[in-house]
Amino acid sequence: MLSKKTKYGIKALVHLARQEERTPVQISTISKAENISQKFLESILLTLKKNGVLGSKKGKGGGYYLLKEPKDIPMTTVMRLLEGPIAMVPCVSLNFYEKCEDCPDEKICAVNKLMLEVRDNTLKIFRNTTLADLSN
Amino acid sequence: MLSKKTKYGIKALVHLARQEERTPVQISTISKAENISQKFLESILLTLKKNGVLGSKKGKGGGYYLLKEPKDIPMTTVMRLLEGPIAMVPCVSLNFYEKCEDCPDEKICAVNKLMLEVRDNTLKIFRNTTLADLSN
DNA sequence: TATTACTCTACTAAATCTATAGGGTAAAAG
DNA sequence: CTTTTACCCTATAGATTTAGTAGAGTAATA
Repeated sequence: MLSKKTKYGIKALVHLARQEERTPVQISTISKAENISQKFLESILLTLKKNGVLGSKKGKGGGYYLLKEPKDIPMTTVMRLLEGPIAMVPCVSLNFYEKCEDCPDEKICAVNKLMLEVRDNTLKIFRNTTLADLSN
Repeated sequence: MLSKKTKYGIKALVHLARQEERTPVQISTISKAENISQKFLESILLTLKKNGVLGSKKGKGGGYYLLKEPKDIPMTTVMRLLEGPIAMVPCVSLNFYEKCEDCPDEKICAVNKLMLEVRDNTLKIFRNTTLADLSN
């Protein structure tokens, strides 16, 4: 299941990408437009900012804005920041690899085999889909 | 994340598929071989039985066995029974569809668009992968 | 200098996961 | 008829995650 955090994050990013100009947009504006709890959205935008996806401006006329062009923001970045690993099992994760305790040998493991294929395909989609693709 | 329930279920099914003969295998045997808590495994095999994947035999020489050939058991069946929806979001689920409360129009929704593509790809893999494929 | 908006910490209510523990019942084989 | 094993049910519980809420603090801009 996709968490609401990620869902809201994507919606907010798309909202920003759909802006004509790259002027800052207030949290409250996005929150109302996308039906997201303002405080929750605040924490989401903050992690996106800390990780170089968004910039922010304080004071009057402040808000959040994209730091890169939508076409240069792949969904892998967004998913990893908000949702965490893309793989369904840690033993097939690229960025969050962990060995299974219960599994004697990954090369023989059926679950590993299956989930590796799923990860490869999902990763391909996230890599090839940018914020620009979702904003049309 | 894949739940342990599903993970254990797949491992147990593969264990059964790898048997030379289709004679019943005891829960305790599978539990030991695959490092799975016996009671937990019991409940997993029970749901697989209730849904037509496994058969069981009581008493001495009893246990669980596959009701179909491994090549006739696609992973879609197993995933849906144990893990639930294959889609990451209910609004793109085939078997567990639900409308999002916060979303005014699915056709415009970026999350919907992205997750629909992911679901299509994942589904294709699960449909084309059978228990036989995992048992080699 | 007042307003607006971002920053940060802490807390919480509810749900889900992953079991564990233990009871009893039913069927099949020897 | 006795043993074995599956079936079925309830209750408990620690850990983690989710989806927020509350409130105080800080910084920039008009």
